[in-house]
Amino acid sequence: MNDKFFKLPLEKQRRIINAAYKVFSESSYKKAPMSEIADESGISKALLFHYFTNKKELYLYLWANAIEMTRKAVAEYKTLETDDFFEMLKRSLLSKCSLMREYPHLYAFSLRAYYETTPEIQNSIQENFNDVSKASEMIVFEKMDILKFRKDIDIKTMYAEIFYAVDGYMLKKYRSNCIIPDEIEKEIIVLIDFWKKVYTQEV
Amino acid sequence: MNDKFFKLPLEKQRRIINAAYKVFSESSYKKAPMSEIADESGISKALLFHYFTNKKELYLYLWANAIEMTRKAVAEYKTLETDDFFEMLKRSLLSKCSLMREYPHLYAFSLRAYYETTPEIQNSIQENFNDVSKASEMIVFEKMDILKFRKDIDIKTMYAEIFYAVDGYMLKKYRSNCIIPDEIEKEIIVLIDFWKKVYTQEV
DNA sequence: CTTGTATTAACCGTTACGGTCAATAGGGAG
DNA sequence: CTCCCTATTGACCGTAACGGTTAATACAAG
Repeated sequence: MNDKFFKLPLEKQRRIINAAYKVFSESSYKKAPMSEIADESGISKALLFHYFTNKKELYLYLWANAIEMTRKAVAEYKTLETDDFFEMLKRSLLSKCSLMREYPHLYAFSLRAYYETTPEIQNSIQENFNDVSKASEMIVFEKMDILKFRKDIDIKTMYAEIFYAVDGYMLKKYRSNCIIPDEIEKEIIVLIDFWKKVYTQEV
Repeated sequence: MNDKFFKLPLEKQRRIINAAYKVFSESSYKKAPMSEIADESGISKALLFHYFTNKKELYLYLWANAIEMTRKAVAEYKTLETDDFFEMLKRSLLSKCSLMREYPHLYAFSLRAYYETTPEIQNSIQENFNDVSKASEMIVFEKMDILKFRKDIDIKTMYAEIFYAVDGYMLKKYRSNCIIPDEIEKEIIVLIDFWKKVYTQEV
């Protein structure tokens, strides 16, 4: 990895990274061509290889970058500094929307990278991510105030269901190729308000 | 398309079709290789081309087949012969699980095919499917008994949310490569019962 | 053995790939 | 303008993969 990449204008760095996120989110590692990334970011393939020694390095950089950016965004939105589950959820998803403004395909990339099967890539990825997501799930379950929920529902099922829905929603957005953060933000808020109404105990 | 394909033992037909569903569900049309389909089904590439004139023909056959099989399964389960929305949902999803026993990757293929962007393929696909799914959604909304729902929720949002969750759930199953119909059936039923409890009006 | 069919290994021309390198473009200093 | 340095690229390399074909084989039935 060439340090000169970081001396590029941020705008250009972003263009390259986004192109890479896009291409790697649409195909598996093996079938995602470097040339397409170069084209998409408007630079030559040779220059891309000038910044990143090889495909694997670029991919792993993207992964590390995605993890770090996500962590940062979640922290900035003070996601875990509340005991209201739906507030947590809202902060978490809004933080991801804000990230989406700068890196539209980061979410789709992360979703796919975790299940990447190419051996040389797989090893470098799954362990740490699994740890992180399990850990944060535990924190969520510890922090949140259970009393606010309807008593007759299973919270684990609710939790799983909500995350299935979020993934399903995002999948649809990506597949139909319409990533408009403002729109997504609105629709996500509608969903969260819906969930809150449905799952919260009426008093 | 060679008629001899249909004279093959059903078991062998199924093996070939399933291999094709699998490969086409994992990559875009353009990046899904015929050789992989041949390997996966245990026949030679030459034989595969003996049955199907070319890649496009195979793909379009798979699409037509998926539509037809799904339609049949949904009808067999009498999906629309009730006015209880959750019963409809259950029958619809159980019919898809039963289909999954014979064609594990048909669901994933359908999910992807609809968003296929290759021009020569795209045209032949989207129109009719969109019509069908819109039409069946309309039937569902006309048939179902609205009085059973909680009055304070928006039914369109609920409907969308449920389908996001189903897709998100299936996505996860496919990505983690664990398509076990029995297990999926159980988990789907848990989800549906959960939804029924949550969204139904208490009397 | 003969005949017809199911099946394939080997092949073809083309394209796409990851990665390299020598050459160029461009801008600032003198 | 010249010199120099860096950013950038077109052209290239060897290899592998692709869709599709064909001539040859395996095999079963008579």
